[in-house]
Amino acid sequence: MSREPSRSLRATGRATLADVARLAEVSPMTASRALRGERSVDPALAQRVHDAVLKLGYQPDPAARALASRRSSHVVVLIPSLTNLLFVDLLEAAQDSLRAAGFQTLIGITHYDAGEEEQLVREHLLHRPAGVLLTGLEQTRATRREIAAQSLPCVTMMENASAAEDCSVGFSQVEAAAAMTRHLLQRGRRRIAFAAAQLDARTLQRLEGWRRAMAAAGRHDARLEWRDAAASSVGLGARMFEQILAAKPPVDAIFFCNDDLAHGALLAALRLGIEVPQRVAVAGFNDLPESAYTVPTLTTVRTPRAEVGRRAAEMLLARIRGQALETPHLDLGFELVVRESS
Amino acid sequence: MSREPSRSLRATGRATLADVARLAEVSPMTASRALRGERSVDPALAQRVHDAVLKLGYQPDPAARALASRRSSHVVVLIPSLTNLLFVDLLEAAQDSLRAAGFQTLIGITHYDAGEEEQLVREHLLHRPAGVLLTGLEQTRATRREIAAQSLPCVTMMENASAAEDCSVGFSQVEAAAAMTRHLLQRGRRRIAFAAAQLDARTLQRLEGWRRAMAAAGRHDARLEWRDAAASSVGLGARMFEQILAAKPPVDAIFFCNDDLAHGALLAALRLGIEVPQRVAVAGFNDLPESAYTVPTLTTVRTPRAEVGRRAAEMLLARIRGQALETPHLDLGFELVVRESS
DNA sequence: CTGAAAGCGCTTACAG
DNA sequence: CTGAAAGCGCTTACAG
Repeated sequence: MSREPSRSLRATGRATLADVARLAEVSPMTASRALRGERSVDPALAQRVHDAVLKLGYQPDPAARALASRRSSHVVVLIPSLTNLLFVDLLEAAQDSLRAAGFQTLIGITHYDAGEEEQLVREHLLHRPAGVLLTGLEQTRATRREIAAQSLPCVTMMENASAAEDCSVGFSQVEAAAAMTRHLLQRGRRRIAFAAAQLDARTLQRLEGWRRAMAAAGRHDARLEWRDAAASSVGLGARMFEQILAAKPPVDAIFFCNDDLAHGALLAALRLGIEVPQRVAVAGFNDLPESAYTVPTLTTVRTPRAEVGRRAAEMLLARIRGQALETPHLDLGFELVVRESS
Repeated sequence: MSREPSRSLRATGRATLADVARLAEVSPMTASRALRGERSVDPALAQRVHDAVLKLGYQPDPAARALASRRSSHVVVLIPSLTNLLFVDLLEAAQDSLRAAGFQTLIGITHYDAGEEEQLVREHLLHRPAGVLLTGLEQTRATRREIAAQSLPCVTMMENASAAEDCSVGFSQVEAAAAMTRHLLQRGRRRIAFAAAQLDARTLQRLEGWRRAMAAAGRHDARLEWRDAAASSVGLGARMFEQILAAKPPVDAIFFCNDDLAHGALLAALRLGIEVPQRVAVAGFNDLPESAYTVPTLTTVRTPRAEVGRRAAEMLLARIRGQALETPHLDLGFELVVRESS
């Protein structure tokens, strides 16, 4: 005398597509089509399906969908680190857009390592994601091959890819660094050091931008290049500042490859009693919130990372839906933020 | 003349359990059991299955598994924010442990809002996760009900739950704040303000710890309590510092509910020319990396957030495997870090 | 300890 | 525009 004799013993208690179809008096296939918004469904039937969905509180089962269609509702997002606020902003913006479109984000941290990135892609592709968002353009060939083998939509973030590449949203790291260097030159600085840590691709592009601007002004000197492969941190910035100021040809400005290092430098300057910007100007990159409050406040480059995340997600969603992209490579620009330190 | 006539047209090219079973000359069921390490399989057969797995490079399909077993290999991890490094450390440690055990993390940001948390739980439970990791103990009744309805293993992080609760890994926020307050009292400070932002549950527990220690010393004064519901930031810390120093009964110490606020306070002190700790001591909470480099370096409480994330993940994994927990409530303690600012 | 049968809840691929 | 059939790749629930 059960009310639903057709339910199996393993039933989960949730309404299924079959329940919806029964209530709407259509076949499961028509219900399935109406649900996914396929155009080829009679409006009257589609309405009955939607009424039934509401009445039953029906929610499609993602696992069943994934198994039948061989595509899950996941999107893989790979970033180098969560310790750098830059990537947190990027990730949150991307995830917000993806979530609003009904996709779940599978987040992976690569630790700036193309090998780890490859491993993460391999692991995550087992879940047959609908798309992939990657940071930068330094993927291994195996990474690209695996993504291509599944014909997976993929968008890269943070850099401007050449037209040959797939899709990208970013800005010119080279140009941004060159612009900051020109600003320092215009302020009368002549011996401008460039201090780089981590030495990932984007950092090296900033180094290149500094080089070009210095060379164009006839001021390039290899002794002004400071590189440290260690991860960026306030502590490292402090150490690099001391090191650079203690070194031979004196500098009148230091352009750090990111704000974290610059914060450490400003703190070291305070401890050492070295006046910024009088004796040495300091500049950073990214414009973290704290940079408006340091002593002195920090001159830096404002990068559109949240916008990059949002636009990259939107571009990926368009590609997942099979829409044509009018602009597969988006340059979102940057902005110089001149404050007290320069 | 196809080499694999049994393959359907929709085949994905990946080896399936059926392929493994065929090669190992066992039934798919035995292959399935061997794969999951069930004990009830003849060792010789299990060996043949594992050989076949290696030979075919077989990887189980997570969607098929989830559909058949009604449990996915996802674990939901909900944290209030990624902007606070505290939660980044927590998340990364948890995710590392979960990933090593073969689980994928589904991350949700609650923005310190129990309603958003409820919505995230609801969304994520559609994926039938294997377990849930939550921050704090302030879940709505609906959140708890939904988790209980699926009999989902769940571990809460960062606070010590009462024995009545499910499972928890954390430390006493009250005791940690009281310990810091006692330290300041021992250093001879008498009018110790407490400055709180965000006003989430853990912040209020720290406020309570400060209250108890002040009351125990006969020094409690409600005018020393400063609360601002805005999100913590360096800028807010700077503003609160100025506000507190400009207010009526002068203070000789300020205990900020976290390091971010304290960093802002130290920067404001530098700008205003107020000597720390001579005129006013400053303390924070969490011990962010930067706190060892501020001017002056910051006295703070070191919290074991990475350890909390790791142990919470391990506890959850044990519960997912149905193992009994010897200690369902883990207190990981804290550590006072006394530096120049106090 | 092992396996044949049935089913998880959808969508693909056809046919009409 | 609609639907019956088959199947996605596993595991549950039985039976032996």
